[in-house]
Amino acid sequence: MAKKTVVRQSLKDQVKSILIDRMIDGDLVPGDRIKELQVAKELGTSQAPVREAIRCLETLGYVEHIPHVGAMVKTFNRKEIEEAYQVREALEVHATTQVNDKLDELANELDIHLEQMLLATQKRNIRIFTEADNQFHRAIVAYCHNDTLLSIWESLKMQLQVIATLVETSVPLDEIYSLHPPIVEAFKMQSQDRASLLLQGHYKILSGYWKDLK
Amino acid sequence: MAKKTVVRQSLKDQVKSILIDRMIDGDLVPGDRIKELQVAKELGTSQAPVREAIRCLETLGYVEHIPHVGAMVKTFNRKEIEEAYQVREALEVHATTQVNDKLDELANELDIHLEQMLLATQKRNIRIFTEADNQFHRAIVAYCHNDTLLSIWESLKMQLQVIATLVETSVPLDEIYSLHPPIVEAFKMQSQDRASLLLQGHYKILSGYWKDLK
DNA sequence: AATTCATATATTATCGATAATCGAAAGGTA
DNA sequence: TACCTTTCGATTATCGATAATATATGAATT
Repeated sequence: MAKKTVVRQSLKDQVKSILIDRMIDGDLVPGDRIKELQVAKELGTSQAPVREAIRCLETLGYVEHIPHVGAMVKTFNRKEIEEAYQVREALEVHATTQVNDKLDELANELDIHLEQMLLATQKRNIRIFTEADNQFHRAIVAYCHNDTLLSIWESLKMQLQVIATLVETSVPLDEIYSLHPPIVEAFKMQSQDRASLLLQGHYKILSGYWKDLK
Repeated sequence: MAKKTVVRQSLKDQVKSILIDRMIDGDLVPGDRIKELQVAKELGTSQAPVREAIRCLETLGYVEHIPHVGAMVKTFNRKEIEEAYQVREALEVHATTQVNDKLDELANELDIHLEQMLLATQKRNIRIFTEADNQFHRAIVAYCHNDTLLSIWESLKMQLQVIATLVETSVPLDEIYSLHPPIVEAFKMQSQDRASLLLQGHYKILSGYWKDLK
């Protein structure tokens, strides 16, 4: 029996979802302006809920807002992306060193994501690859059971943008893929230190990719 | 000639500042409700700016908000505080390993904060001590020049709460102080690895304090 | 006594309208 | 032409009022 609940979602939340969907679908791309009254008119609401939704997207880092001027879909520059990856590295390395119990349970989950990544590599499907890659790294973070850490990690998900970046830079998927299996192996050997080092190497190589092309 | 600019701050921002001040001053303590219309009346504005300010404080983690019910000043439980410190550790350790140039410039700045901490220790002034301690750690993060990292670190500032926690647990200031000078020494010796290890030790000891009392 | 239901009250959520502000375009002056 | 000022249109920021919702209160029912 499917658990169905009545739709009781604030207008703000609905507007937010709709705007996010538009970004995912590419109807809203970085640089596009989001005008409060225009969106309100389109969706049949007043300005207030739209305003709140935009403010929310702003704190999520999806849009940029200038007082008295307006909001636009955020464009990440190289520096910001590099910085975000640095933070991801810091968080993931820390998580790796903290995970103590259930190392093989983690390894098993990672194996699943690994498989997805491999499949995506063969199919040259960047979207699926990115998704699997995200889940791989998220699993590591999740397994140290620190909700604060996890939510901060998730706040860095610039997946939307990252997809574009990967495409743009044409980083070879198989090379990225190959960075991951050793990490899983390290976990299987109960060697967090090794896993941690491999993770750092992973990010070092990654950052090498876009250093090259500019 | 003092550079004076006209006060051109949105009502939202003013309300936000006022509410934060109230928290710092202890007029608003964890658990207190914040009612939109009440605050609006007190400050002579309408509901809208207050609402936005509260939403902002919510994303900053200062208040908790339940739909259709209201907002209250957030109460951090032990778990959340421990988690936040874990993240701080991760970020600071990473920053430490990244700082490369101007290691002695950093060390000099740290020395200044060290002095403040020592003074506060002698005067038994927890407030000043906490402030200096924060600046010490902030400096380390700031010196790796990663704005994203820094802003995330700052988002973890639970100073308000931490002061209360320190008082509550009666952690001896001089013991906490003593954890810091070796870190500065390590930086002076150009040894980030050592500094990094000392930092980790610092946090290990800190977490030991509240593990003891519960 | 416990449970359900209806009502009342307090508060947020949303609305429509107005004020404040910004940026671009138009006009004037050297 | 270059620069400064003014005007105007577009958009956000704020307002006051109303609708929607959740919790508390108390009566009715078993």
